[in-house]
Amino acid sequence: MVIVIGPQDPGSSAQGNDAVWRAVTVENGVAGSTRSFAQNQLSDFVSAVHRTSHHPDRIRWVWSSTNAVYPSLLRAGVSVSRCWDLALNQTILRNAATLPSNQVQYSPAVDLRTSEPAPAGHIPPRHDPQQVSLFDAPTRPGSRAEPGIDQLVEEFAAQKGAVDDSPGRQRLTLLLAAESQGALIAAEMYHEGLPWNADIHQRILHELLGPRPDEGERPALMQELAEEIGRTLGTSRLNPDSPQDLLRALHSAGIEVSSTRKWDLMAWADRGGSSSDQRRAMIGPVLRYKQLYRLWTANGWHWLDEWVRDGRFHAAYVVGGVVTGRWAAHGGGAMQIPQTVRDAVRADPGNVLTVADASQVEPRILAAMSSDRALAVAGQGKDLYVGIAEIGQRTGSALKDRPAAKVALLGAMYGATSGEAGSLAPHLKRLFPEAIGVVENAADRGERGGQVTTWLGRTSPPPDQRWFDTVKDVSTASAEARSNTMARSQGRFTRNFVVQGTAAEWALCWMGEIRRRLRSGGENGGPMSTSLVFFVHDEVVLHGPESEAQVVADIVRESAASAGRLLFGDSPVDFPLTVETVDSYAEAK
DNA sequence: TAAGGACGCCAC
DNA sequence: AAACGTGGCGTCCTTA
Repeated sequence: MVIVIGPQDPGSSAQGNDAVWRAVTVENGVAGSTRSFAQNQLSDFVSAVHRTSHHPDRIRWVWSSTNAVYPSLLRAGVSVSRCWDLALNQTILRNAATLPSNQVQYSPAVDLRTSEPAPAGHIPPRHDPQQVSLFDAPTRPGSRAEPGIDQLVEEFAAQKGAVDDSPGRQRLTLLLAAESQGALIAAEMYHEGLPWNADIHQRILHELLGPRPDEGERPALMQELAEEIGRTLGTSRLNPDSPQDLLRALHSAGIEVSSTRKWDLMAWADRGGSSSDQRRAMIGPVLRYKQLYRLWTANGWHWLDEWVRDGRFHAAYVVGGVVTGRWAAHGGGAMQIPQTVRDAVRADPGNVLTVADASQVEPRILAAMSSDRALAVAGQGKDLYVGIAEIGQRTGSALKDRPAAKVALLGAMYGATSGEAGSLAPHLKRLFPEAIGVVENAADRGERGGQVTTWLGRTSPPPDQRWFDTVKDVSTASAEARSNTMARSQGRFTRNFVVQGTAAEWALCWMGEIRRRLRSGGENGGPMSTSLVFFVHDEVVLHGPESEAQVVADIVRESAASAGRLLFGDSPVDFPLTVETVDSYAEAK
């Protein structure tokens, strides 16, 4: 059963909390019964429908945007099993329709584009969630009128029709369902939050930086380092925060680097023969300073004040925020929590964290989508890179150890042409022609300005007119060089798009399956107490009672296999995980 | 003085 | 050593 909900009348966000909303049941594409309720009665309405339904889990709630509706339901303690996020699905369909070979005919009934992608949860952490009403979210600053229920019903029909009439309907349907499910998960993870122990975080900061400094002051241990650097380089009152000043000081000390980058400095230190110890001593304090500077500015006391509330870090995910379909996150650097502070992520007493990491997902995805049997077999029951190295040794190929196999395979997916990855590329192609064929094909298309699609049908955006203009211009040698650079760059993008995007689809299905099982894995088919609390591309973190940990580990593993089957049928590709039950995130490697 | 680019580093 | 994909973000620094 499908139920579309939305405001009775189109209007702006000015409508009050008592605005009239309607719920329209849609059966076989036909709008049926209609019920009305006040917007502030939304959660009551949804739970009443759930109570009176024989199969509440089979209801698909259709709404303009999960971000605009679902957080208030969660705050009222109401969750739903399935939804259809019209805004997210519109984005996918619009893109799909730009590529004729997809044969997707889609004209939106209403424009649901937002000028900015809206983070899940949408509540700035400084504010009290209870005081935020439904539509004061940063959802559509474009001041477009909020669509009314009739438009939403029409739009749903337009989307459903576009999918059903397309040759790729099965996969596309799965993609839209997975994307929408992702929106639910993102909102739920935002709501729940990642358990974050501020005391431990502060201990880490104190140990590495010293006591919290006054506003505008440098932490004590950084200050000491700054002075030491000044002495070592012979530049008094040097400000290491300024790359310009630092580079000047390095040069005046005879350190010939072209930038102040970590790698540049390390390379300089390792260049020298006999004096390399001396060189390391010179740049050592600089490197340490940079490390501390990063911790202080990115995940220091300010970050803690800003982002951790009541022992939780609420990551605001942006579903589909990356062109490839990966999620992005807005605020707090949620997807770049550095190793140095991960020890602050701690399970509540009596609970544990389950950290699950999918091993070598992207190459495995490539194996599955290319039906490359050799690559699939290489990863069966073992680390895929190790498997490749074993084949390499047997066949006398240059891919003779794990590091070589890894660099070669990543290089193939990123489009590396030079260095070790570049020189290993032909060897890889000889062993796995089908897999390499898929990425080369995607790159070829991209270089010519064409578009590519993921396994489920997410379509890459076409390059803009400026790109075509630049690529066409080969009038001079430098123009031709520019043309080649642009073309190759686009080729690397489309090359990576198919793999990264399909991996994102696998991850969506993986999480969706985990969620589905958690919701019914408890007593009498009820929900378990464990929930998903964190996600980064190919890794999930769950938090819940220790007593559930064993079952949760099984669920996470089975869901990975299930996601593989959902996408690729009975493909021989394995999707193994590293699953660890821990008290601290830092314990999970 | 605000905006935006450059830089550099973090994550996968 | 760099070059080889997708991002976020804080700071410095230049420009309007």
